[in-house]
Amino acid sequence: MPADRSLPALRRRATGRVTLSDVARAAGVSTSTASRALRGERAVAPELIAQVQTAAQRLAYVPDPAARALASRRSDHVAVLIPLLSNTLFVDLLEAAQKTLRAQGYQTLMGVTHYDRQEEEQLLRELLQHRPAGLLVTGRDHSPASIDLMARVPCVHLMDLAEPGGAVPSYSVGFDQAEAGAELTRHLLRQGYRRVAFAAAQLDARVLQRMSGWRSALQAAGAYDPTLEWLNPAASSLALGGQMFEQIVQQRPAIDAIFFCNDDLAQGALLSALRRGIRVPEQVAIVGFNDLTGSDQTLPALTTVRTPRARIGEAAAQMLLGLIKGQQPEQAQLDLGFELVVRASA
Amino acid sequence: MPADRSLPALRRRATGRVTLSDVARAAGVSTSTASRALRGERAVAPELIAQVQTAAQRLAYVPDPAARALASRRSDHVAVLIPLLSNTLFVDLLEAAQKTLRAQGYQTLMGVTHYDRQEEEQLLRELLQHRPAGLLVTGRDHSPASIDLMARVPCVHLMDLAEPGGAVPSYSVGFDQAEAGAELTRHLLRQGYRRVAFAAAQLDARVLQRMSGWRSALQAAGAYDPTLEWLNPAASSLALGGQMFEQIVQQRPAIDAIFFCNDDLAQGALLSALRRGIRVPEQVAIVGFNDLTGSDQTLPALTTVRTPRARIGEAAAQMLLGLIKGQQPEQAQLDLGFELVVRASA
DNA sequence: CTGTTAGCGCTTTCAG
DNA sequence: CTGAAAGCGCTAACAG
Repeated sequence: MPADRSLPALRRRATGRVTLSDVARAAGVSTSTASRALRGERAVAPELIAQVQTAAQRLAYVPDPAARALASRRSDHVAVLIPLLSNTLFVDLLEAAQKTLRAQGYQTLMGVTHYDRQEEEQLLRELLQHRPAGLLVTGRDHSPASIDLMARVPCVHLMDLAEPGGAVPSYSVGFDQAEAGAELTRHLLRQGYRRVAFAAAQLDARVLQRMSGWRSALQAAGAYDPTLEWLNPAASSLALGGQMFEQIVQQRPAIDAIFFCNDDLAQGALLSALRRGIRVPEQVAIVGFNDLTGSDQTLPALTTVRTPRARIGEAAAQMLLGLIKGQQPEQAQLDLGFELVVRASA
Repeated sequence: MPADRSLPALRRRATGRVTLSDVARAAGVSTSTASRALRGERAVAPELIAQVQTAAQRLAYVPDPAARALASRRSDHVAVLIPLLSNTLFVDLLEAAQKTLRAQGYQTLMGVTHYDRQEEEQLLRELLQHRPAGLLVTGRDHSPASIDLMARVPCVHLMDLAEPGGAVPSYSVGFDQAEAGAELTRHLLRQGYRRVAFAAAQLDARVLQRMSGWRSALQAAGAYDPTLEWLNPAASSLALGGQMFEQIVQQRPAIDAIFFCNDDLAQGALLSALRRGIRVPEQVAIVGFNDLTGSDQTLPALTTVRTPRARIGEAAAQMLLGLIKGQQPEQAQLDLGFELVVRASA
């Protein structure tokens, strides 16, 4: 039986953890000073800071994020919402953001919306419970409730610059999808292709913007024909690209070029062309979008638009970090541009 | 100027948040009863449970994870460590695990180790600060310190079943990589290919296991030749697959088939073969591993081994969830098998 | 089965 | 510039 029961009335739940007050005691200061010293909050004497830091180091003090979150009503989490994990594009975004955030001591909570406004809203509710310090959201298509929820925390939008309605002022990092689509189309026109089809799947807002770019470029050249649009709401994939290609070729042989809204579709089309002995770009030119992995390896190598996904993820995270600290970003809408990559397929 | 200052001494930090005690008051019970009722902890009268739930609903009560974590010393986080985000394999794992975890109210904290033991250790330290309820870790190659850290929380290993040393008893969900490698090699042998090369990149533990399966199958057939191994420590990619293929073909024309350790390499090789006019499988057969997206679209379609990544992610999450609840899994090592997918390339 | 009462570990007023 | 003390919102002993 235990001999030492000097404090029988005390119900302790001591966890053995080294706490801030341990550090404070060791450094000979109060917990508040220790807290301030450790967080680098100014208004603490330099020597005290040193003492506290030494003590913390010696005791191997590890702050408790839960306690901190509870007391300060702000966690070190940042929620990142993306539509899909099965699209490299979004994974690249996530990876870059996560890396940047982690370097500043923030934990990423990821949410996958599956392009579903309801799911996004639900996710937002769940994630907001954790009182994230900030939010990174893909796109601009949200339910009204989601928009309300997002307004509660510093928030930066990824990919799309302008909001559709232009209502709420907000922050974003991305590039001009419509302009990129137009630029790519103009390249095709310059190469002498006139009958340029647009083939798309998934049909999210960005795809639609690219389409409008394609349309305006063709209209400007007097080459627009509405029957050149091939839209398929299904998820984008290599296989679907192949199918769409075969369909287009079968039904409309009088086509010079096809602008696929995403590289995976274009890659699938290229494979299908190979299989059916259709020569690219001689019989039909093909271009894609995003410059995903493998697009430089296809046969022929794919002409496409390189989009700065990693830089977007990083810059958005950086902007958010600034916002969290209360800084105003230099530009609310950061345009990172894009790059036409001309290879052999068009 | 504010007229009502009845409680000047009280320094409130009221957040406006609906708290558990609001719910308890509304339901006419104590906070502990409310807490128990809401968490479905038994030993609460059914009618009280109903009252509490109604009150919670009416007040739109949202529990605070930070407060809960602080009080219970256990958060609703689960940390998931994967080597890379640039490999579909791991993203599939992550996605499946995350989905399963979220359905049970757990938040996923992801960590990317970049195949680096030090980075994994560091990540583990960071993530463990959050007192995760559990851990999902890819592979079995960890630093001693990491192993210690992992022992502090319920933990399930993904992909690799057995631990190298066989020391610590532990939980895992995966399949037998060596057997899969052997099986694929035997298929090649059955098709009449004798000189079967093994080409690998990345060289992680799993790749090496596949290689040992390849070796033993060849040895059993008396067809093993150590000069048939082509190892490249670089990261796996389509482009690298192409390069390796060209190298192999150039230096060792007397080869019947090549077993690439991963589909992306094999896909690159196929493209390269196409480019150089080398017929597959007539001149050289090619097989890959994992059945990644696109492998059914290549020319010719790729023969490979389908690995149950999504099921692994899900089952591992499920096992972890059980462990967290204190349940003992039926099997500590869950083997989910694999499937030979014979297509046209071999 | 239910309520009381201490905390969990930290930040933040408020005074000094 | 520093310290005391009051919580943040919840769970967990303990006693009834």
